[in-house]
Amino acid sequence: MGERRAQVLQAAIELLDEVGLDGLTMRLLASRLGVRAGALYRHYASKQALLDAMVAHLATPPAGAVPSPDHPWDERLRGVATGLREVMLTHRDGARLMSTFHHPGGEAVATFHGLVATLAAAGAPADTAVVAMDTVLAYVNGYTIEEQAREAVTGARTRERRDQAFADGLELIITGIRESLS
Amino acid sequence: MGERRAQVLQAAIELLDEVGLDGLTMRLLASRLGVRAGALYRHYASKQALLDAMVAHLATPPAGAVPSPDHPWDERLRGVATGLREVMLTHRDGARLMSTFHHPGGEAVATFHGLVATLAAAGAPADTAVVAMDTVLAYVNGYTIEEQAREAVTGARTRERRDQAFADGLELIITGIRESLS
DNA sequence: AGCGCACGTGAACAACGTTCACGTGTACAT
DNA sequence: ATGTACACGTGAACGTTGTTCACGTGCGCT
Repeated sequence: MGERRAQVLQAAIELLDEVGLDGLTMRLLASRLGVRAGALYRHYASKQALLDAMVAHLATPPAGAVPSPDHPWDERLRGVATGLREVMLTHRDGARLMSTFHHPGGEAVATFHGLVATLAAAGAPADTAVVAMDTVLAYVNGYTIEEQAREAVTGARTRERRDQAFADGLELIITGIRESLS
Repeated sequence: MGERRAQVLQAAIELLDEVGLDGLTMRLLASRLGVRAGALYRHYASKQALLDAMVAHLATPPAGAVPSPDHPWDERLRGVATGLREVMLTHRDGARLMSTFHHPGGEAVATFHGLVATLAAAGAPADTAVVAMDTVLAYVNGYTIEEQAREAVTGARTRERRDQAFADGLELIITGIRESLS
């Protein structure tokens, strides 16, 4: 049933990478599908709903990427953080798209709780673990949003340098967390 | 000369607090000033230019608030971080407004370099100081954007709890920085 | 009196999201 | 074969947005 629906979603994501979030208009998306704008509303009740679906689709696939099992907590934290940034960077305006909505999907909530549990097992009080996770996530979001906002204006720093700067800041936070476990 | 210009800016800021960033339309702003929409373009070349001016005006006034002189670096960092968050929170959609543009004004650059210098004086290698500042700023931006995004949907946590969570995360980062100074 | 300038009007334009009455075609049950 | 249901699409419209432009108006200066 929802086959056309999936095609619309995929076309929307491709179009996002081509024209950016501001250029993503219902009429343009429709013409890409060989269709008039009104037809899209058979599949998504509003543009907002379409964007939500895009967020959900882009945010879910980190299935096997994150080292989940018994790796040490800091390694897992690094995996989650870089993975999240990766997801945002692989699509144009990805950070803006994600941050605008953010009623977190079930998958994300699960990994969040998993991380908190791992931190607690490593000897953190429950509330410290939550603070640590929130801090890391805020850092990743803030860093990536700014990164992509600059990217649109000027291609200042190379990707390698940005990766390094991101990793350095993340390490700073991890050090702080480690110190708080004593 | 730019007297009317200043009135337009102030009216825009007031209107932002009333109707939010999405509700801030040129026609509504004009009617608030007893004028038609076209007249606004005598003072600002575009809505984008108006928004830029709002960002500049809201971001500059942290004049005497930050403890600049010879306080220890961690205290100054706390001052800058909480001050920045404060600026964003005192206006509706403040974080979204700031993060969308962010070609940093001269004032902000100055305090940034001042902080980096203080960190360096406290025994940090130059690049470590820059990383520390970037990390803190990314954290503040990320935290506040998410905070205000949630606020629009549901008034979950009280202001006190959010202040506490923000301070806890900040302290985590400061601990990490302190540890890197050895 | 006359020039200039700051300011505002009003009507229009293109583009946007969205709606709605109306057509298709295909598939399935009778 | 006929009829009915449904998924899908049309085309025209509506209201709202940012923006432009030819044209007024009034105040201050010389």
